[in-house]
Amino acid sequence: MRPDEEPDADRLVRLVELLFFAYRDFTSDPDQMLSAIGFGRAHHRVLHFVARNPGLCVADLLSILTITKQSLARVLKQLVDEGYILQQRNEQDRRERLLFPTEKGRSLATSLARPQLERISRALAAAGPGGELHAERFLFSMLNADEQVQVARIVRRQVGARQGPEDGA
Amino acid sequence: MRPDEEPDADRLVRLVELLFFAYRDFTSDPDQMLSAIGFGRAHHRVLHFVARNPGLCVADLLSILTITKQSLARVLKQLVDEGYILQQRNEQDRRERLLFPTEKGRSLATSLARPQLERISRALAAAGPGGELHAERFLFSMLNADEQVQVARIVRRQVGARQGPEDGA
DNA sequence: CAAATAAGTCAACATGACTGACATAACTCT
DNA sequence: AGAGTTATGTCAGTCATGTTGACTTATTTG
Repeated sequence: MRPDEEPDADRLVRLVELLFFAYRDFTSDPDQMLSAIGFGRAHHRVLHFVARNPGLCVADLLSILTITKQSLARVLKQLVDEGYILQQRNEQDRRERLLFPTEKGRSLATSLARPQLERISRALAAAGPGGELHAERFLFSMLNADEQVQVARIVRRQVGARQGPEDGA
Repeated sequence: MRPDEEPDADRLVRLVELLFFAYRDFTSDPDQMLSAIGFGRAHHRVLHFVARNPGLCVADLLSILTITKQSLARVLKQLVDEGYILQQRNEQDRRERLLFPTEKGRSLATSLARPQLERISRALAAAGPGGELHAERFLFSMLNADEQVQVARIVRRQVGARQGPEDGA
């Protein structure tokens, strides 16, 4: 009975530590690729969410990342200047600048994602059958309760994705 | 058959994003407490591993955290100066300085850990029966293969814990 | 037209990582 | 005993990424 069931204190501490080490390794591959092109982890985050949600506006991005306008501006400007992201006025509300990945941006986003997806795929396989659901529910339930609804929206059907230029449009 | 079994691309991307949001929230409670006393996340890490492994030496700590001596020195000095950590020469090898948490240090470590342990405990409960093992294996398998052995050692029976002063000793 | 909103900008600052060089003490080996 | 290695600490400088608060401009909305 109950071979390893109840989450004792030891297990919880172990999970705290594993989460630290796991997250560190999880970010290590893209970090290396990024530094080779003079970017950092912040660029990755911005590019990822723009690639996942083509046509979101700056305010949406700020609310996803929960960083300040200034922090975003620094990296966003570089991504735009170097041709990874395209800004386009929203004609319905010309105050908004909608963000789209260029082909170059999509390609970088894909490259950065690959090792992370592979790592997670490996980890799920190692977790064993049924691990996918447990891992997903575990991570989701780690969120602050008052953020779960918003994150659920972001994570499944991506935020207010509008129509936009298919690059050269 | 196979209701949600195979890790499709969507699920993997979802897990990438969940890991980002989960880790951010996971660190948010201690971060807040720390900033109230003028410390940062780096202090937390050092204090945590010292409290978990009383009597480890600086080199051990560096290899656990994989940061540079300089980065460690900065926060370690503060933790020592403010009475959270005690340094004690190893009499078997007087080059080494063994690190011990003081009562004050243990107390802070406990306070910082509480919200994280609670969060993980909640998340395990939400993951459902059997989730503990899956979560643990999932996180462990996220590690770089060549680090798994070392981390396993760190996470279960804590590194070379030597005998040491029980505070005022 | 006034007020609110979206975005961008400036200046200044804090944290925590990095590098490379160097000093000191203590241990180890021949 | 002396040479080389190891453990620690320190100096000086850099970088990435976060913060604050104030302000401008363009645009939409009431």
